[in-house]
Amino acid sequence: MEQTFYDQVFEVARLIPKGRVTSYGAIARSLGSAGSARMVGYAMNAAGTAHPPVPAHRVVNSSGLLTGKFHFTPPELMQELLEQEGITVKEDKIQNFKALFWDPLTEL
DNA sequence: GGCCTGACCCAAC
DNA sequence: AGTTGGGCCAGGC
Repeated sequence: MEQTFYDQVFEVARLIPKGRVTSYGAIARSLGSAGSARMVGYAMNAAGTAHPPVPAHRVVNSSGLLTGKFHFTPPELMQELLEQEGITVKEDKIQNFKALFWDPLTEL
């Protein structure tokens, strides 16, 4: 079972605790592929087709901005899911992002 | 087998 | 302090 970079990203994304968020770069670094943050986001592109489903809504950019919200269906779903977990989102930005930030390198 | 794309990040101006 | 540009890796056609 050679799990590709995508699968590794999915695993880490699934490990994100409820009510917490992480960044693409953090996941990329945790996988040892620092610098390929783009790949992480691209991998999330298949998150909707991944099994089990990946909580991509818990993954944002380093600024706490919901960059990929436009890729959700509907786009507002991402913010809705985050709010459901107790996360405050305003203007597509996670409030208190630093406190809610979950670093796979530190927490894992 | 080669070229293009992509939900990003960081450094420099 | 805000904006611009380049770099990075892997998948798809």
